[in-house]
Amino acid sequence: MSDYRAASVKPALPSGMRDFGPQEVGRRRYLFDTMRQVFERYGYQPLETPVMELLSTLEGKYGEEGDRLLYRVLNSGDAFARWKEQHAEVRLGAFSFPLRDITEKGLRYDLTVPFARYVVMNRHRLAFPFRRYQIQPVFRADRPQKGRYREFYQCDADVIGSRSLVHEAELIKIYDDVFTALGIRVTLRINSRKVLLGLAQHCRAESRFTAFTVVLDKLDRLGWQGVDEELAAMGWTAEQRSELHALLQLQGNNLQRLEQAEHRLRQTAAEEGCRELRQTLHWLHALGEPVQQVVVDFSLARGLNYYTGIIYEVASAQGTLKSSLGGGGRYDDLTGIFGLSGVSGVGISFGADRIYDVMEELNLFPPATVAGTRILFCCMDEAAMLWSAPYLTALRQNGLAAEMYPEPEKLQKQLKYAHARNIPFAALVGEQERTSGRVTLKDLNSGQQQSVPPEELYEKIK
RNA sequence: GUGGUUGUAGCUCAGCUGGUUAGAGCACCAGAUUGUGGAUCUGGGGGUCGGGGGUUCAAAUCCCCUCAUCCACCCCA
Repeated sequence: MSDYRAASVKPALPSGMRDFGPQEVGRRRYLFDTMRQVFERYGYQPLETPVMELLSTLEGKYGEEGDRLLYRVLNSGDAFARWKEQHAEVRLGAFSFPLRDITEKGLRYDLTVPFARYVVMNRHRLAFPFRRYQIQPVFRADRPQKGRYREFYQCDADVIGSRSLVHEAELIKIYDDVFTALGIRVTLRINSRKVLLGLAQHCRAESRFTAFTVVLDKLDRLGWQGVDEELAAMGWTAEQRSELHALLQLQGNNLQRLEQAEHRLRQTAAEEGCRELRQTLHWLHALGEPVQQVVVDFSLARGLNYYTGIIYEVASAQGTLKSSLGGGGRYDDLTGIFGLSGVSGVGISFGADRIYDVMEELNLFPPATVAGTRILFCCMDEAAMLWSAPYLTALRQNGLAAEMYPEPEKLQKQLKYAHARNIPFAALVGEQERTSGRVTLKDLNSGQQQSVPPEELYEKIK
C-alpha cells in the first residue's frame, strides 16, 4: 500500500484558471439562464461542441497572435517519449522542431470556428437559415489580468445561411433584451467593415487594411493623437489621415452621420456598408426601439479578421471595467475554409465572465440566486435521527430541500451549522418530541419556536 | 511574448535601518451555556516567512536565480 500522504503537495491552480464556489455558480447560472431564455425566445437552438478540436481546425483562423495563444494538447500515450527517442540528437528548445509530430489537438479558442466546422460537417441535416446558441468555456494561453482569464465562457448566438439584415437587427434586440434583463446599462456600437474598407479604398490604402483596422480599434484607448501617430508610422499620409479624422468627426444622429459618410465615400464599398447600416436600423425600428443606447460608430473595427459586414461591440456604461462585454458581426465566408463556400453568417458573443465582474461591482445580482436548504433536522440522539428520517424523505418528495445533521451533536453545534449555511428553519427532535409525536420547529430568523406535528412541516415552511 | 508590482497563519495584513521563542484582526476549535444559532468573555490550535542559492557571528529583512500573483503593453470576451 503506497503512502500517498507522504508526498503532500501545495494545492494550487494553473495560472488564469479559477474555481467557482456555490454562490458564484448560482450567480453564473442566473446569467446563463437569462441569456438562454432570450436566445430561445428568438428561435436559437442549443449546440455544444467538444473542448478539444483538431489543430487543423483551429490554426490560422485567428491570425498570428491567435495561433500563439492556442493551447496545444500533447498526443496521448507515449507519443512524446517515442518522438524524443527518434530524435535523440535534437535538443528540445534548441531550435524549432515539427510540433505536429507530438500534438495534433488543441483547446478551443472561440465558439465560432467550431460552429463553422459543425455546420459544414452537418450541412445536409440542418435547416437553413440555421440559428444556434452555444454557452461553453473557451481557452486562451494569454497572460491573465483584470477581466482577462485563460478559461472563460463565451455565450454565442449565430445564424448561418441567410444574408438578411433582419438578423443584424434581431441580434441587437438580443443584446438589448439580455442587458436590460440583467440591469446593466450598456452602449452598443455598430459599424460596417465595408465602411472601413471603403475608407481604405478612398485613401488608396487597401493593401494595409487589416493593420489599419487594428490601429483604428485602439481609438478609445489611445485617442485620436495616438492613432494618428501610429498610422503615420505605418506610412499613411497627412491627407489620408485627415480624411479618416473627418469621418470620425461627423456630427448628428446615427442616420445623419450615415448620410454624410456615404456622401464622402462615394464609389467605394462604404456605400453598401452605409446602406446596410441604415437598413439594419430600419429593421430595428420596426422590431421595436431598443432600451439601450445604440450608436453607429465609424471607429469600431474589431480585431478578428473574418468579419466582412456589420460589426458589433458592447461596453458597460457604468463601472470601472471598460473592456468589451461582447461583440460580433457578419462573416461572409467562414465555412469556406472547411470547403463550403458562399454561406453567410452573422453572430454575437457575450463575455459572461466580464459581465459577471461588472454585475458584481455594481451589485446587480438578485440576493438569492440558488434555493438553498430550507430546513435542517437537529436530532439529540440516534433514535431521534431514525424517527425523523421518514419525515425528511417526505419533505424531499414534496420538492423541498431538507437536510438532517448527520451526527447527534450538541444542539449548539447543529444550530451553528444551520446559521452558517443560512438555513431558515430547524426541526429540533429529542426524546420529548418523539414521545409527544410533535417536533419543535424553530424559525432561525425570528428565533421563535412552535410545536408541530411532523406531517404539517411542509405546510409551515414551504 | 515585453515591462513593472507583490509573495509572512485558512483570509486581510503588520514586522522600522539584519539581532532573542515571527505578530494583529477576522475565521476555526473548546469552554462559560449537560436540549437552543447570531452577541459577549476566556482559553486553544495553527507559519518550510513562495522555493533554491549566496553574503553574514546572525536573514522574513540584504544580493542573485526561480516560481507564483496582480497590473500595464501586445491582443482580446
